[in-house]
Amino acid sequence: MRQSRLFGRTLRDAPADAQTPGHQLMLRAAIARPLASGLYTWLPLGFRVAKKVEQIIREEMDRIGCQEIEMPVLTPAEYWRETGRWDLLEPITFRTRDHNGREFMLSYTHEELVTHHARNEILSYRQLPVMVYHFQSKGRDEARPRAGLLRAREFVMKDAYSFDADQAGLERSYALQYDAYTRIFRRLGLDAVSVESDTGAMGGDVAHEFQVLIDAGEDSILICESCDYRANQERAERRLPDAPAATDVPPAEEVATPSVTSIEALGTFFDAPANAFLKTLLLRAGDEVVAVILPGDREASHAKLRKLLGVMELTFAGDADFVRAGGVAGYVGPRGLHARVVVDTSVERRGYIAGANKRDIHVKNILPGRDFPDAERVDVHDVVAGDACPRDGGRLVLRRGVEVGNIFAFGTYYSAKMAGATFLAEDGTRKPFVGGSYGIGIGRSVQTIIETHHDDKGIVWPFQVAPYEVHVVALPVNDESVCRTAETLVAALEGNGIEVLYDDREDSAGVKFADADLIGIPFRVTVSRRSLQNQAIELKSRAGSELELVPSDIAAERITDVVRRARSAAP
RNA sequence: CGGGGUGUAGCGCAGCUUGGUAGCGCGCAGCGUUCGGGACGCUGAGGUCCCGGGUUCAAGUCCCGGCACCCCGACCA
Repeated sequence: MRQSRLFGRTLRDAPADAQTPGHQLMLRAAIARPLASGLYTWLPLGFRVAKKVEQIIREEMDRIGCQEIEMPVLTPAEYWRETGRWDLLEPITFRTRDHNGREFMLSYTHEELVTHHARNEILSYRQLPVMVYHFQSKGRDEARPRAGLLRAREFVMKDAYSFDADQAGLERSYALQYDAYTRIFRRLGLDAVSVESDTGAMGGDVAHEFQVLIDAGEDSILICESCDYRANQERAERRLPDAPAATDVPPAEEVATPSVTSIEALGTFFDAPANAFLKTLLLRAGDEVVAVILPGDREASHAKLRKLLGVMELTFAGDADFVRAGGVAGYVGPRGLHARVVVDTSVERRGYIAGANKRDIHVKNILPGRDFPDAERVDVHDVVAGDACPRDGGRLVLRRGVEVGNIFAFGTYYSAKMAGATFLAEDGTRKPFVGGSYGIGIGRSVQTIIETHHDDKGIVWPFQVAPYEVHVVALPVNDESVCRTAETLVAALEGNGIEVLYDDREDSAGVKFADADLIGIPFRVTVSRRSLQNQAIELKSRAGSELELVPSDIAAERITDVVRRARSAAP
C-alpha cells in the first residue's frame, strides 16, 4: 500500500478533547475518526487492526467448537417483550419503527434473539451442548460516551452464547470460554485479569470480567495483595473485623443537636469519629420505603442496592415517603421508623449515635437489635482500598480497569421466560436451555492495546495485530535509484505475502520517521541514498533501537525471513 | 440524568474584560533551494467566528434561548 494514497492523515497535534494517551494516538495515527459523540469510523489502518483482532478471536472461538453465525442489528420488539427487557432497556437503547409501525430496537445485545433461534433449531438433548458466536454492532445510548473507543454508543462486539442441558454442562462451556478468553487476550497483547463481577442487566449469578488494569479505565477493581481475589467494586466483599457484641450499653438517650445534620458536623459536635454514627438512607422500591442503615464512615454501594431492590435505577425517597416513614430530613435514624429496615453488615453490635427522627435531635447509645430491628442484614456498602480480603484477610488495593470482555453464566434466566425455549431431555421431559453469554468489545480492545503499547513517539503495535508488518520508507523518493530499489523491494515482499506500507511521499526524513514511529508498524525498512552507497538497506524494529544493515541484493529474503519468524513467534 | 467546561480556517490557539477592517503557529497549494529525525525562502488558497433571536449606527465581543462536544459522577464490551 502506497502511503501517499492512504485515506486518512496523521495529525501532528492531538485534538484538544482527546484525554487518554490511547485516545490521542488513535486519532493522531489515523486509526479512527469521530462522527458524533460515541460514534466512530474506522480508517484503513484501524480497520486492518480491528479485522486482525477479530480473526484472533475467531480462531479461538472456532478452537473450542463455537460456531460463527450472524444476527441482524435491527431486532423486533416482540422477542424483547418476552423477557421484559423491552421496557427495562428503554433508557439506554435506540429504537425505530418500520413503515407498518412495527417496533424495532438496535440490538443492545443478542440473548433473546439467539435463544429464539435455539428454540427452533434445538429439539433434543442429543443436540446439546452447542455454542454460537457472531461479530455484530451493538447500539447503546450511553448517557456519557467517553475516551474515544473506550466507551462508544455503537461498537462491534464478539458475543458468544452457550446452550447446555444442565448446570454441569454450563459450567463446562463457561470454563471453555474462560480459557479461550485467556488465550485471546494473551494473543492480543492485553494483560487482562479476570475479576468477579456483578451481573447487572444480564441477569444470572456467576460472572467474570476481563479487566486491563490501567488508569484510563473507568471500572474500580479491588485486588488482594496476598491471594488471587479480584473483584469489581460493584460486587466486592470484605472480611469484617471481629467485633464482639458490646455489653452494658446504657439506654438510648436523646441529645439536642440544633442544625447539626451531616456526619462531618456531628463528628465535630460530639468530638467522635465518623464510625461512631449511623446514617440512614431512605429509598423507594416500588411502593415500599426502604431504610438502609450504614456506619457513618461507609458509603452505600449503588450496585449492591440496585441488586437488593431489583431495580435498574435507585430512587431516593420523596417528601411523602419521609412523612410515611416518620423520618425528618437531616435527622433520619433507625429508631421508630415505619419502613423496611435493611442493616448493612458493617454495622456492629454496639452503641451508636443516630438521628432521632425529630427535628434538631439525635440519639446516643442506640443499639442494633435492641433499639431498632436488625434482622435483615445485607452487605450494601462499598468495599474500599485498605479493607480486608474476604478470602484470606489480606489487604485490598483499588485499581482502575478497562473491561475488555466478560462472561456470564445466566442459567435459565432467558429460556424460562421465552415460551418453547426447551428441549426434550433423555428422561422424556421438557427442560429449559441452560445458557451463558460471552462478550468482547472490538473497538475497546483496539484502543486498550494502544493505551498499553506506546512510547512518547507513538504506537508500538504487538506484531500480530499491527495494521501492516513492514513499513518501507524511501529517502528521498525523488532519487531514481532509491525509488527503484524501494519499489522492487516492496513488490518482492508483497509477492512473498508480507503486508507492506510503503512511504512514497515527498516529505523530509524527519516527517517520515516521525510518522513511522507514530503509526507503529513493527518493522521499518529504510531505503536511502546513504545506505545504497553501501549497497544496503536498513532494518529496524519499532520496539527496539538497534539497526541492521542488510545488503540490498538479499534484502527481500532477509526481511521475509525476519517477518516469518515474527509470525511464528507471535502468541 | 446531576455538576463543571469549551465552541473562532483541517489541527492547536489568541482576540471577548473595554463593541469599530478576523489574527498567529502548524498543516494545505505553487515555485525554488534542501534531503537520515517533524528543513528554508517567496507567493497563495482557506472563515455562515456553533445556531437563532435581541440591544446598538455597528456584535466574534454585550443580553436571552437553543444545539454540539469534552471532563467528573450514576450505567456497560
